Amino acid sequence: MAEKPGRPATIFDVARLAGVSHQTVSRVLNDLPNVRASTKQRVELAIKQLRYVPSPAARALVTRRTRTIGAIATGGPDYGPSSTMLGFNEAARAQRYAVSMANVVESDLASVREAVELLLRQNVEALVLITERVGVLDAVLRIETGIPLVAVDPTGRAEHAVAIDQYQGARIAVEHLLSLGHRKILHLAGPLDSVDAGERARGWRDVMAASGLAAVEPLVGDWSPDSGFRAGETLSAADFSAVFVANDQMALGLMHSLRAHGRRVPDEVSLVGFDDIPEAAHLAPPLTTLRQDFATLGRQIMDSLAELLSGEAGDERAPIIPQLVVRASTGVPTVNRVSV
Amino acid sequence: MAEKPGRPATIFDVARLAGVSHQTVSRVLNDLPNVRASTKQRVELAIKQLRYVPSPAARALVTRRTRTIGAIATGGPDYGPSSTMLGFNEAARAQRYAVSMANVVESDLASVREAVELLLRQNVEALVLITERVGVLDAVLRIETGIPLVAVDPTGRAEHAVAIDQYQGARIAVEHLLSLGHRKILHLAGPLDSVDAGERARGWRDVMAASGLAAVEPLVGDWSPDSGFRAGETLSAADFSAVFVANDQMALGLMHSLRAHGRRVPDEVSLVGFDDIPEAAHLAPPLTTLRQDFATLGRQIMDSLAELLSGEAGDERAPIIPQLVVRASTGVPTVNRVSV
DNA sequence: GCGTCTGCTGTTAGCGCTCACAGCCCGGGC
DNA sequence: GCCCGGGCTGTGAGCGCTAACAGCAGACGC
Repeated sequence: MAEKPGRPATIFDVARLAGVSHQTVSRVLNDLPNVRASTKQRVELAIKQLRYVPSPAARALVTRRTRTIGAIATGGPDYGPSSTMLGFNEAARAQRYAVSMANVVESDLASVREAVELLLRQNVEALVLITERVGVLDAVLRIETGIPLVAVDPTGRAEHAVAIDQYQGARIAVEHLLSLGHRKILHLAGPLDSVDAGERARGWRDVMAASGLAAVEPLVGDWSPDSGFRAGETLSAADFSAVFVANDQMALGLMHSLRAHGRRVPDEVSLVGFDDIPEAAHLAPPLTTLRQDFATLGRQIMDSLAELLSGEAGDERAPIIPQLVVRASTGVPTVNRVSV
Repeated sequence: MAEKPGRPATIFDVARLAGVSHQTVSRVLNDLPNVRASTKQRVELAIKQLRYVPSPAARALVTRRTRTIGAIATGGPDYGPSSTMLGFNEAARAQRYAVSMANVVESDLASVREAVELLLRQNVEALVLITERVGVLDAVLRIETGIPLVAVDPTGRAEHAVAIDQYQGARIAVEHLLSLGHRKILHLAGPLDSVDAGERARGWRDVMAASGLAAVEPLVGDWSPDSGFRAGETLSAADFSAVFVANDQMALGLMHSLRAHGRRVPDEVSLVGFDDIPEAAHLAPPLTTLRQDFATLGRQIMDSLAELLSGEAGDERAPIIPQLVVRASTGVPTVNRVSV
């Protein structure tokens, strides 16, 4: 209760109350050796009594370390990036790092650059970049920040990257369709400037080519259900038995369009999505898709960062492989069934 | 190019290069008056040449202002909270405030308290709380932080709150069903510890009571599509013609269950959701729901905070009213149609 | 006995800024 | 001539901490 109402206690106030020098208090604060147990106790008591909180500013000023990480994310509140950010944030907090967030919705390059600068002005010790946009990724990689950067990047552009193996996920999706007997497999891709979309399209193309199948130019959406619906509208009478859709939301929109045109899923058209959003299991029909472990991805970001900041070895982290979740939107193609 | 590779430039380096005192540099940095235009120019040139960035730590040490806001969010990557956080983050950045994020997934009280303390240790100037959990809200409100707190809170618990009017939204939803002729209207509520869920249930109950209709005990879910599905399974043969579902995801799960039991929407059962998630327009059938303007909510948080921090008057902010979006999941009840 | 080492504690000097205040110069009033 | 005031600039102190080093015991070896 010996509280001065004036202003927050400093290390000197604690020292006086505990009857030691401020340096001894500092030693207790930083858990340094060479402090007698009884002294330590007295100091800790004084700290509690005065409700002393060390000043991060003073500390940062002398140590030149802010223990803060700047996290940049682009785009809206989508399931994937949000989950990744959450996972990272929790991991960072567990290691007592503060996270300064800069979420750029309109991810034009100027805004992104500005966000980076704002973070640098805060003297963050490292940067995390969660974006799927090629342009943003390349732009941030080009900036000379002088601090470590870890990016979510399945393409290997970034020096320090973590990733979910989008390419492999796409292969698994298409191979699933192939194994059911599908041969005419379309692809509804994500936006052209998305690294994830690019990798998924590449996976689809490669599997098709390896199977000697023609891969017609993929349709392109923007991840939104609306764009999936619109893509479906252009498809009307096209000849295909399955579509590998680059994400669940577009698959939902496409489903909607197919339904509107009387093409039944999976009886006439099989659909595979990507992400396994919480909604996927309850669509009509429940969607076969690839689950991505975003939480682990987020944690990996922090792990990778911790290695960089401590200057440790840092073994390469293998990309996370998405997991196929088979539900009711995929089945044996009609032609096969008819030919029995 | 006159760059010392050693360590970052300080205000004294700039002063020397510009041929002025460090104080004049400080004046330029802070845009204070009484600096000759030509002097200012020289200083600015020196700043650019040395790539000088002022130290936030040194600044914070003497001004006692960190220009940082701590933002606490609880729960997973749901559409609503994520959007709100995004809106807030952009607004804060626009006012040159840094945002230190603490996202607590497992929102037990101990973790939340810990998150608050971590932020306080960073000397944030204010706190933002984005949670729907009664327990978390109450717990944080009780903590003596000594700094302003703005919470998302439609119940009026928090002294400084912004909100979407959940109660009013629920009334609009139920009134929509009433106007179509429904009388037996169930409610599938969100979790019991959710302020939003409570307000929505209250709105439903009040409208039912005002219309002299019996409001049977609502079903309770946890916002997830899965819980909506499970709720549907318990409903099998119950007597009702419409359900007001407390969010879109549960509505989706419920839809799934109804479909599985051959009860058609909207022919036999009308459904109204809440949120207007991007998926809502493409469900089978497209979902009637209430749209919430989360982006504006996020901006309001920052506006409210700015007032508090500047000590301005700060007029009360009226809660945002959700907007009814009528789609195909609601229609005239069967009995009425049959009775023609 | 002395020197030395080890465990603990204190003293001093900054870290890079802003604040308060002390100048300086020049124009204008008397 | 003088003084006064306002625009501009510089000087010194200090924010609250850590790093480096200095000191001061007591234990121990010889």
